[in-house]
Amino acid sequence: MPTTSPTQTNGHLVQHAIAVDVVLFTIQDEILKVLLVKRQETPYRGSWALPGGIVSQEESVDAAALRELQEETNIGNIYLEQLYTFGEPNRDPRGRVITVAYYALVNWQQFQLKVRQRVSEASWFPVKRLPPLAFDHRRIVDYALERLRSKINYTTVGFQLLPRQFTLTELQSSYEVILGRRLDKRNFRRKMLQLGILKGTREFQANGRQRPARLYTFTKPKVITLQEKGIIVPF
Amino acid sequence: MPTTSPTQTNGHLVQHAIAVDVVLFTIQDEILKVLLVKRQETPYRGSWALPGGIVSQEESVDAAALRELQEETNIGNIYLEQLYTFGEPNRDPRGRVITVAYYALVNWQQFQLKVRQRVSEASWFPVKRLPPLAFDHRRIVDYALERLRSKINYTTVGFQLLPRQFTLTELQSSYEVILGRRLDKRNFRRKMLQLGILKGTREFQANGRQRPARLYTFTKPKVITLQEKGIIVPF
DNA sequence: TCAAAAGTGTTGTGTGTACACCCATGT
DNA sequence: ACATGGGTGTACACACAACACTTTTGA
Repeated sequence: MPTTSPTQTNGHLVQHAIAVDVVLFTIQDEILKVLLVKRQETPYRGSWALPGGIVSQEESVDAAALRELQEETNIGNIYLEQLYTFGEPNRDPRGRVITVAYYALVNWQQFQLKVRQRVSEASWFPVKRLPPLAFDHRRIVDYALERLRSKINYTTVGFQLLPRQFTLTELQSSYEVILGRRLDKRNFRRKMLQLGILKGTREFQANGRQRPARLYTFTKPKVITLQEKGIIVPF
Repeated sequence: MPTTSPTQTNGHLVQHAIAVDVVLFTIQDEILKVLLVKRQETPYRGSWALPGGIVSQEESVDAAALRELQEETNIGNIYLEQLYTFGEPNRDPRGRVITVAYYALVNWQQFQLKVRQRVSEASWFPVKRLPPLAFDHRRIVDYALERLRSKINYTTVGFQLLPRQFTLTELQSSYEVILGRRLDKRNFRRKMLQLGILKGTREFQANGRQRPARLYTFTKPKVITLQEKGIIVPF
């Protein structure tokens, strides 16, 4: 910390606690779920809350979010995007805490839950059936879901919820689960394939006693924004 | 301030200075401009910077942005939207300052510049010809412009740059200035009128020696998001 | 042979886009 | 009368949306 106070207003040093909170989404059994942790400390002791914590002195806010996320999961390289900053003075009964909210997407298969020592419990909840949440976390989840639903229409964030190889049916299912409505199979497939971002492999997935489905991979290294005629799901 | 420290990590109280910075846009003479102030204090003394300041103890972050904005202008009720939070540890050479950036839109006609005492100078600059800016403010302006260009496509934010009554040519011009490209007059007018958010008045604006243009008003009380087929300017 | 999901085309409708001329006014 | 910007309609291409049947496999 610098010896001279970095910022002043009316001669008073004004500083705030900054937190990050992460809305981590996954899809399990065709249900969109959010990771919550049970609080061990007051306030809201025993309530479910978003994983998160305080931004330390030397790290960037993004780095803090990434650190919190990796303390809850074992996976590196998770898609993480800043959502909004909530700065109402009374959102935390302990005093002023400004929180920078993020959302993140992880695919269930590669996810490994790592129980943290300072967190008694962590568990996935369907977004449609959340328990009462601490602070204003319910509002943050709602906002994250709105953002996710919006961005799935014109970017490839949705692919973050799938494993490296996936069938078109799985892909469509992930879109349906996020958007909360059914999509037409033929239209969806045609649109996806003509975007030129999928590559069909020579492998198939045998799911039971029906015809095996071709596996595809995503050809782009990361999440991209689709321009011009590249909107995935029309409004 | 509570007597117990609101937040702790590893036993250390961790607090940060929080600033707000506002990218205030207007359109003057068919040029998109941004309000900048000349810094009176170190660091970057004498450089141009975004209007902004420190969030005080009791106000919300949004309220701080609104306050800064109203210190620079005389207008209440300005459209203001949170943009992004920049939290790199070294973005301010004085020490750690996290900034929550906003953008705002004001129409030039009703704007009155109020010279602040603590700011020596404030001036409008075309976004295409900005001077060197303090801190990472150039990046913030770029981000704000990107957001504005994006949101003009599916919301009615663009109307905030116009007076209460305006001609369709003025409306089209504001879109062209923001998007940086010409639009087809007939297509633009048809699309705007069929959205059902404009009401033609019986007044006309005589602009010189040509046919007077009909004045329109915006029928919605505030900025709205257009859904379904309501995209203003197609991608 | 049956059940279950994979996979595949066509058609109608609506929207985006390109494009050129007359109108109303002031000088 | 002329210069200036205001105001209007049509035709084509393409994307979206709706819709049903055949294929492949395991049981």
